[in-house]
Amino acid sequence: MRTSKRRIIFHIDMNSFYASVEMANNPSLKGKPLAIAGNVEERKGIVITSSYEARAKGVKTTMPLWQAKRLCPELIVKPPQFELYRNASRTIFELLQDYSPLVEPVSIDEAYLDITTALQNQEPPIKTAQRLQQQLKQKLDLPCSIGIAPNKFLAKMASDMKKPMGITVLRKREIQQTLWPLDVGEMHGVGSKTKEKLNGIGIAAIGDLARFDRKLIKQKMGNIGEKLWDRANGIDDRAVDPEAWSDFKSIGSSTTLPKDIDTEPKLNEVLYYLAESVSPKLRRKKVLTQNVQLTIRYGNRKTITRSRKLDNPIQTVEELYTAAKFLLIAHWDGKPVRLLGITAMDLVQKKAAVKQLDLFSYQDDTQDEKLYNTIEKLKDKYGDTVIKKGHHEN
DNA sequence: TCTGGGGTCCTAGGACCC
DNA sequence: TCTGGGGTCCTAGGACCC
Repeated sequence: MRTSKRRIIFHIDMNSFYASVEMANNPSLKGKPLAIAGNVEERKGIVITSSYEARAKGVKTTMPLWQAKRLCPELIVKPPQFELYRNASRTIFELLQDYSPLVEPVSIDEAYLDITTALQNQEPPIKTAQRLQQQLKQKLDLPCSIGIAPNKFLAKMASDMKKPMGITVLRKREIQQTLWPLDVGEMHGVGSKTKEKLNGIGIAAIGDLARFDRKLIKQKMGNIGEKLWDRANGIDDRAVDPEAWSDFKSIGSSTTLPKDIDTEPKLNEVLYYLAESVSPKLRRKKVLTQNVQLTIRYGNRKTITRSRKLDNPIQTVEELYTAAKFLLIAHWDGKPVRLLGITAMDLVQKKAAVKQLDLFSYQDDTQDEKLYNTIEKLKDKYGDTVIKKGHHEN
């Protein structure tokens, strides 16, 4: 759905969400430097989120914990409690529904809200935003920033401008003043690689991009360049889509191992554990997968993905494990592994899947045969030993 | 002393078909 | 004699976001 009608879009961004939820849950943490981080002993000790008090000392997301503690020795560190955050998130989105049915959650702590029609000129948008912000603070004890703009991109940029507990209105006629002076790397959608590229053609600020020749930027940067040019000029007609959240594309699970592993039986154990994690997620969402992807990150951090389309949709632990194991046998080069992951892609609704299963069940043999042929080829390539290791548990 | 885990979207090349 | 072009599917990788 596209619209040329003038719209009023909110972007709601919860401030340091995980840390704030912890504080709401345990008020004695308030006002203290707090970091949510994984286990150092298991090499997962990096900062996931930190409170503003910690940020003031230079603590940043993805920073190794030892580094964070060096910057902020009094840092309080808590392991993540994702159930807690998910519950808070659910409550927030429910509350947003009261303001407009057009709520599009974009992550656990962020949402777009189209309040164009919901507002009906009853009150100025900024008043609505203030009510919303106050309600989230009072009911859940959680701070947020809100951006108000005529489209998603500008609303997103606006919510970033005042933190925590800010409300920012960004009108299109104001972008030269407020948006264009910002570094182009601040743009949503511009990461380090794109920033480098843009800098390389003389674009440093968002305004430089906005004033660049549109044809030329397409020539130099491809489609992404054109899209960014539009955004920089305040053009973005993407609709707020409440359904976007429900049609997810993939479900996965991965883990960085406490130590690098270089034996196949141990890797298989990890795969089984991952399959046990992915399978219930599929079941809960009532979907099956027709394409399983294995992720291997080696000790040197080189990461590869290998996937295979399946003839029949699958869901159980054993099925996922088997599919992942074959991918491992086929593609693991024997070097130490740092991380393993299984991702279920090409998801199909269970109802549709059952129909397909009936239709194609005769292909069961074909699939087994294909796997058998793969193994034979691998034997030719690597000899017997690699293959035998893969069957240790049979 | 480094760098998690959950995702989305886009691109590009090769296979295959007409 | 030796050469086409379009479309779709599949796989792998990269960039980005929270």
